[in-house]
Amino acid sequence: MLQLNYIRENRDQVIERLGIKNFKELGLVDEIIALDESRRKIQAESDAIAAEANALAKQIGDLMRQGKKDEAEEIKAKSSGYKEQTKTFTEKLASIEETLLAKIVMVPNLPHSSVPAGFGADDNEVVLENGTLPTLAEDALPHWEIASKYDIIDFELGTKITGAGFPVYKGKGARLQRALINFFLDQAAEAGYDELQVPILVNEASGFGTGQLPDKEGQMYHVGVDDLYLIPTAEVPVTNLYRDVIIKEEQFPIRHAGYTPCFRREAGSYGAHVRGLNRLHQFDKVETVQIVHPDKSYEVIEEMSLYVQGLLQQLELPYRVLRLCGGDMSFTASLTYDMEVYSAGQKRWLEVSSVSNFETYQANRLKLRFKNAAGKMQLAHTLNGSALALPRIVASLLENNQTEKGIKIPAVLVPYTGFEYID
RNA sequence: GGAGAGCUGGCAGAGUGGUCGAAUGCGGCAGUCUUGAAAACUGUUGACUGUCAUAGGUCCGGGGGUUCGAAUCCCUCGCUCUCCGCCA
Repeated sequence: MLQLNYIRENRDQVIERLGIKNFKELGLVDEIIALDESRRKIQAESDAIAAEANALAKQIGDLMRQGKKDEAEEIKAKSSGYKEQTKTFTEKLASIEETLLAKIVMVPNLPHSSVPAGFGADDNEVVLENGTLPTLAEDALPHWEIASKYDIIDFELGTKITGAGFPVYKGKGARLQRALINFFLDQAAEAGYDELQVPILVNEASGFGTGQLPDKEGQMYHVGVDDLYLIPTAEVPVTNLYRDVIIKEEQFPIRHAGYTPCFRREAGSYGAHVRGLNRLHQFDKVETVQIVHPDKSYEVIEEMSLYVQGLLQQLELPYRVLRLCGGDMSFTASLTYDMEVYSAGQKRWLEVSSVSNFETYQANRLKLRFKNAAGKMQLAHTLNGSALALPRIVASLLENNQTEKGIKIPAVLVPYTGFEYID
């Protein structure tokens, strides 16, 4: 969430920036400022009462110790009224703070100055394209047909045991999954990311910390009996490791990578664009997370983008990098690069990675801070990027690498798969 | 799942109604000594809120209660540990 004092001191700029994100409820900004003002006013009154009550209680204590019981009783009578007053103020404050929090969490992060205006996918800016688009034979197939031709992914079987969007990987298909996970983790380690293995169920506080709650409640699977959520991305458990943490400035940059399955309800998705591996309820992903000094986060997002591009180059996949427009960005990000690979069977670009800078938006919820050079507490910046999500990588590998001998595995993966062709 | 014990500052750990935001030790920071370092010694060292700055307020796992006054008493929830049971 945004910082209150920033909103207070930069009202006009906040409204202008939110406009880039096509945020409709701009009235919230003034509501928040007004609530904050009344909160502070009531807090001041409440504090004054508390100060008086404290002073009297102290006097009573002193008198009791001196054995002046009568005088103490006299003051006691005077101070009994404070209780009610304090209670009233406490309730009033709690209610204002609750409203204020409810409203401020509805305000998305402000987009960075480089973010183009726009409403959706068509308005995203193509930053660069790399690799040549493959030209396939006339009888080239989309990946879901390849998957059943070689019997490597079974969508029907997944539907039988769980439901749509939960595929079963078989034989070389399963092996390819494991190869990709290991390749991505090894690459991350080589690039200096500390590997973590984290829980894939998280509590409500963690969902709030990274911004999934309350905003995207309906997108997560919820385990009711224990009130836990299945993670939609490793970003949630990994970033929340640093919830309520004060780090030392010399710990920067903190770099983590982790593999987890990810679970998304994807309520409302349908149609050809979600066929096969294009959109799943459960998928595998290696995620990278960085916690950095605020001065460095925009350098780091470029570095993370280059890292992801390096993976795609090694996999020999044609890709492009998009700078998301205001309307297409997530709630919590201030700048996002999406990496898309070209999948020749479907003749479509598929998003395989999203690299974002959240500036202090998550850190403020997480209370993730550091003591700066001047000795003052300051919020850190958080970033993350998929490196990479498997299903669409698999889709494009299958589609782009169709040959007469079968599906050709990129050279970097062969040591991991143990085979050169899916046939 | 059953029984018991506990949750205090970065860490360890005292504190069972007022003088407690909290002893002491360790750690951190600054200094003295030293060519430098270590050791020793001295000083210093929580967060949030609030103010132009002071002042003030809040925080001893979370929430509620008793009291003029709660780290301390009561209720409740959560978590941790020990023992038993179960178990990959």
